Amino acid sequence: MKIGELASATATKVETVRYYEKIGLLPAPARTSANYRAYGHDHLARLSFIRRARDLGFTLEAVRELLTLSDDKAQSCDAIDGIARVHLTEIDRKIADLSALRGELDRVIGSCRHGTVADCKIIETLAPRRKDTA
Amino acid sequence: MKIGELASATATKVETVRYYEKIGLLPAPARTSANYRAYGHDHLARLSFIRRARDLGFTLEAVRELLTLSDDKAQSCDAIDGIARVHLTEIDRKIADLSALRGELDRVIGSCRHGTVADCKIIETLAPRRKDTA
DNA sequence: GCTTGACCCTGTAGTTGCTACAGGGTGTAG
DNA sequence: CTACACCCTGTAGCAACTACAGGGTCAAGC
Repeated sequence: MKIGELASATATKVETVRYYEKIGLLPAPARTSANYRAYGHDHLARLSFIRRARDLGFTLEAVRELLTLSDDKAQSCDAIDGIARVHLTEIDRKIADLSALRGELDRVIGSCRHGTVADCKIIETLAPRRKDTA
Repeated sequence: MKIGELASATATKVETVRYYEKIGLLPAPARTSANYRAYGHDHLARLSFIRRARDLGFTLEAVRELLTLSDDKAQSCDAIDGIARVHLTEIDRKIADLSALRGELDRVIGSCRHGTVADCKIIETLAPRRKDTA
């Protein structure tokens, strides 16, 4: 299959497929006589894997590691489990951070009295300590 | 004050301060005879504002807009409120996305039976449809 | 048989928000 | 006077793509 077909089969942009090849995540495929990339099942499977992992928020480095690990079928699954768990912890931290931030922003917005900018509580909250300019 | 003092007063790195100047977020200050940047109260206030807004997750573009709006003291506060509300909506969306992703990842991890990679449910989940290679 | 348009190629530069040098100059304390 | 901390400019790097520019290829339709 050509790059465009592979791309649309995996909801990826053509440029991204080439990018994955450039960084060594997707092996370079054979070429047609017209120098077009010709992909097979393996490429489709591997790119599907990459995209799914990316959708789950794994970094490209993590994906690379998962791919390496998944190639050694006899090895224990624990390393893979470990990567996934570390990632889960990171997601939990991000959610916590965003929730805290949301609360604070909500408080800031709640203070808006819809007057002029001079009285704007949002601006005041963002720029504390304006008195020392006087 | 010198750039290092301004930076430590706002928990910013020196390079970041220069970066803000380069992109026009922080006005270029006067220089000493040794060509050192010399900052005053206004710079400190403005940089504090920028950092606080950044901490709340506003993009630099949003910060730029907030700064412009906050300069016109007679204007209505509603535009500022609007930017903050749009940002809040974005944060809510991110939290929802991350939570969905967390659930899915948790499910994937829960399927791990700690066997070999060949039987790994995590890898299987990530790479669906392996049967068509047979 | 020739044009049109969709696709493919390479290579480079842009995005966001910094951060990290390299390769210099300045100021001050001992 | 010699360290050393600080300052300067300019450029390149990070993640993970995305978007060109400037070409080549191929199938369909007239």
